[in-house]
Amino acid sequence: MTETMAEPSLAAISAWTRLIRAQQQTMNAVEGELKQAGLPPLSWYDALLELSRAEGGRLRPSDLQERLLLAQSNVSRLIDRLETAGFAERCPCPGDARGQLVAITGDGERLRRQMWPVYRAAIQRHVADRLGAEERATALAELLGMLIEAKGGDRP
Amino acid sequence: MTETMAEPSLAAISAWTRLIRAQQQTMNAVEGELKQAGLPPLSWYDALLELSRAEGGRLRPSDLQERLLLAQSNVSRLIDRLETAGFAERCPCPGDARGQLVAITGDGERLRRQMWPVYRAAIQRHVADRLGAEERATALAELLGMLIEAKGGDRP
DNA sequence: TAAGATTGATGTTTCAATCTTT
DNA sequence: AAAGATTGAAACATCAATCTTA
Repeated sequence: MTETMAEPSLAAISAWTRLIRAQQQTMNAVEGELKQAGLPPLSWYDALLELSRAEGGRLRPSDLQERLLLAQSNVSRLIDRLETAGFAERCPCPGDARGQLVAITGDGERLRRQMWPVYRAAIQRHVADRLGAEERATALAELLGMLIEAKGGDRP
Repeated sequence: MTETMAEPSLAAISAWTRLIRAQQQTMNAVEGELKQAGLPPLSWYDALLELSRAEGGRLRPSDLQERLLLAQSNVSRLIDRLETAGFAERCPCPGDARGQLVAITGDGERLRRQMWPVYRAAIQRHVADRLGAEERATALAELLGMLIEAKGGDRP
């Protein structure tokens, strides 16, 4: 008995290639606007937001890792950079001496708030405006949701 | 007169975050399957495909750059790697001695053909299967198209 | 001077190995 | 041994400077 494997339709292939390209282009555009405003990259914002939302403004690296979908070593080095820049700091973790706690600093929170308007405007320009009617954004979000392994929320 | 800038709706923000996440997850999954099959990364496939489709199997680096949406230096180094691995080669460009021509080799074409079934199966598994009905793939491709600055086709 | 392309320096990501505590 | 986290080395990306020919 031969195993047969369905082939992706042209529509599926088109969805795939456009997913890659749309992400590439919008990401480049948004990162470009941040840079042009003299602000750090989106990955910093993402990390700062997760810390900011967390209880007490602190998370363990492994929790940050889950939320950001980054490799462990990657998170470790992102924290390094944030810490060097003064936007986060590591503290010992009470109750589990293996672990660390990463806390957002006052400067970190200020930076996050400063980045958001620029980020928001970029989303408006490169996503919302292009899609036009809001129903299309809703439909797109719905379809993209089907590609995602259930995880976390939707806040930018 | 104050300039007002529309804010992105929740739907638009959700579309944005899911675009990033869906790309990240499907890309990781697809790259993972290639690696697991002992094959090189998708960027190699992309370049080999463009060369393969081109007249005479050859393109100038700047044309490759346009099609792949990569930075110039990035393309230059991708060609380096392909050339080192024997899948492409540089030759002088007749008629414009500043330029180069990059040609896919026999091994390069064989590699491309070997990668496609693995790549195709990954698209099926991580995109087509998840979307289910083909109309959804069509709808997704349509919406993503609105985010893309008109460029090139849809072949993977 | 501008176009086509490469290179050096620097920063980031990735992989495997390591270190510490449970 | 396994969990939490970091580190060294190598691959890759990015930015500005460079080189060559048009």
